[in-house]
Amino acid sequence: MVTAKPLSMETLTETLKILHDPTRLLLLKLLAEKEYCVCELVEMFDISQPAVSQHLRKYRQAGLVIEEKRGQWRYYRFDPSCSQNALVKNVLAQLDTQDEQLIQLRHKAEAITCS
Amino acid sequence: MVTAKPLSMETLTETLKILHDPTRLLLLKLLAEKEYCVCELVEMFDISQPAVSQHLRKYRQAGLVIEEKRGQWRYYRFDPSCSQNALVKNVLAQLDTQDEQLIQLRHKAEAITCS
DNA sequence: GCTTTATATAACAATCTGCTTATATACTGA
DNA sequence: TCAGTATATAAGCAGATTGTTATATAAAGC
Repeated sequence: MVTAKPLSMETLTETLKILHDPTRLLLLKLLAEKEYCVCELVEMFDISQPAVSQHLRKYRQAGLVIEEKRGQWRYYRFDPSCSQNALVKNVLAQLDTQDEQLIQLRHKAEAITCS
Repeated sequence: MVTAKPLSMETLTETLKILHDPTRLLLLKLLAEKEYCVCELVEMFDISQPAVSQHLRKYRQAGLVIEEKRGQWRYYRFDPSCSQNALVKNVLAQLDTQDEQLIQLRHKAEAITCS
């Protein structure tokens, strides 16, 4: 994989800080695959709605995700045009795509429709 | 860069947790370039000797560095055979090799000889 | 306008992190 | 064997992190 423009120490460490949380890393792996509505994520993860919202806020503030409001729902997805794209892609690529937790989460997602 | 065997969620998040600290990231970038003696690192960084020692311990426990005792000194270097090698290399590659802080640290190192 | 649903923010508690100082350990050379 | 140097570990503290519950905001539909 080709490395993009180097990141500043600050951007790099800030991004790593955001990625190091297990819940948040799973979240981003999913958001890099397809977009999800907040209410879907809340149902998929075993944490409260505010907790999900706060994780998403961190990603938003770091410029890693795109938020799109549609009706009363908000959809999030990874933003491949962010400056940290190469880093994030590399990090996510280290994870086993067939990781048990990931499979379970994707499976849970299938059973959910934001009403 | 070819991606190696995938890492477990735990190994990946533990490794990211270790890398996210600015001091520690600089430290590893240096240790990936060449080996350093602890006393050199203590002189180079503006933190106490125990602080350096504790950072190195984290890397040791994560299996990221090799420690070699020679006389009364201990030398550390990055271990390219560690399971996280691909991840670490990718992360370090995001950093500007000509980063001001890095240049200064390398420069400081030249002026030091562990007596 | 009121109620319901979706989401964000605020306030707070528990835990974790990274530093410091103090102390222990270990090697070296007189 | 003792003093000096190099390094590790322990204890403690301040600030950061991540969850919780409570509350605010905003859109949708009656």
